[in-house]
Amino acid sequence: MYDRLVALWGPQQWWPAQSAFEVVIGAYLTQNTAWTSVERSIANLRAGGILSFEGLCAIPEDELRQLIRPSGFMLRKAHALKAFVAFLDAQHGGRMESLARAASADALAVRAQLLALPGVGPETADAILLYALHVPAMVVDEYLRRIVTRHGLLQEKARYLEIQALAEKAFLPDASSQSTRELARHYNEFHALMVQIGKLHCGRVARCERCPLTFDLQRHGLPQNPK
DNA sequence: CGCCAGGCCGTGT
DNA sequence: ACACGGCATGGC
Repeated sequence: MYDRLVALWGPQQWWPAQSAFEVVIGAYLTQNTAWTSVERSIANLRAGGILSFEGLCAIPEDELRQLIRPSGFMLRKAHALKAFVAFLDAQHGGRMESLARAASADALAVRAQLLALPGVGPETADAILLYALHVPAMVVDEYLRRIVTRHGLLQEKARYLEIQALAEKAFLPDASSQSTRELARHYNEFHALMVQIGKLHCGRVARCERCPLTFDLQRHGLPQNPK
C-alpha cells in the first residue's frame, strides 16, 4: 500500500506546521476535528502570538478557549494545552529541543509521560513523538483502522497497539539498513498518505468505491469491504 | 437538517 | 476489560 501510494501521490510534506511546538498544538486541536477547522484556530493563535511556549504560557485559559473555538471541544482542549506547557516548563525548561532529546534517548518513557497528561491518548502521543520529536512512532488514526480492518488484515475488534504493531512490522524488513531518522520519515509519509486516502475514500460507513487500494483487494483475493 | 471530522475520558456493566 | 455517550464547532 505504501509503495503504491508513494508512486501515486508522492511526498505529502507533513506535518503542516512551522515548528515542533506548533505540531503539538495541532495534534491536540485536530482530535475528532476537521483540519480546516484547526487551521482557523491556528490562525487565531498566530495572530495573537500564541504559537510558542511563552505565548501559550502567558495567555489566560479563558482567552485561549475563544481562540481555539473553531476546532471544538474548547474547554477540554484549552485545559489540555495549558497542562502541556506546564509539563514542558517543569520537565524541560519550556524547550521542545530538550523534550526531543529525552524522546530520542527513551521514546517509551516519554510516551508514557505524554499519555499521563490530560487530553493525550495514544494517537496524540504518537503524533507528537513522530511529527514534533522525529521518533519512529507509528500513528494509528481512525482512517488507518478502517483501512486495515476493511482489507481483512485485522479483525474489526483490533485495538490501537495491535494495529500499530502491524503497520510498524511492514517497515521492518529493511530496518537494519535504515537510520532511526529514515524510519521516522517513512512512518511520517505512510501516515500522511493514509489520512489523505482516508479523507477521499474511507467514510464512517463505506465510500470505498474508487479507492486505489481496493484494486489490490481484487488482485490478491482479500475480503471485500464488508459494508 | 443530518452526518462527519487526523480522539479522549468518565461512567456503567 | 469493554461498550457507550458526551464533549463543541463548522463544512458539506
